[in-house]
Amino acid sequence: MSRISDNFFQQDAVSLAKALLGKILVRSYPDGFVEKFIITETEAYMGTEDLACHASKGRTPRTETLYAEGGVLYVYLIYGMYQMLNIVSGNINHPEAVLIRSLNKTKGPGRVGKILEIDRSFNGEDLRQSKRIWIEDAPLVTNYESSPRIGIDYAGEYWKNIPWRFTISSD
DNA sequence: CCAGTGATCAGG
DNA sequence: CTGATCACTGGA
Repeated sequence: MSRISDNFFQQDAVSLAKALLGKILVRSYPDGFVEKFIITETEAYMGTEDLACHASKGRTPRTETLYAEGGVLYVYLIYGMYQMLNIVSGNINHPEAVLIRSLNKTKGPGRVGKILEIDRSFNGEDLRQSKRIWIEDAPLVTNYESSPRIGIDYAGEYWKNIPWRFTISSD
């Protein structure tokens, strides 16, 4: 399978969050070591109206990358320890992204950032060009489950309950 | 259950 | 400058 470098990432965050399930996340290191993972859990964060999306609190230096064209990474530190790995989706000036919550070898967004050795320098990294991280194609996964997103109690009942978390079904 | 740990942002 | 907040995790 080969790197995805077309307009795959320009679809909206909810569609992309589903489409990324089962895709291969590749991490390549300077010493030549290459490791591949299967994306197993994602969440969509969709624009300024979505009270769970960082862009709902305004366009700031931190959220600037959310406004980029789909295909670049949005990386930020949370709770002083964990690097969250997101893939920006949609068109330019439309702030939306997909959070990578779990891989086949690791579960939880904080651990994903750790196992991939993600740091702030990955913010804005282009998955279609990068030599250190990219996505490879794989067959579309159709057996997935939807559920509410995690850790967003502040977002209000509507946005808290909307089922924008997607996980590959175990069967 | 809850502490850890530090960037970020609004407010003074 | 200060203080609150936070898309989490690991260990009682």
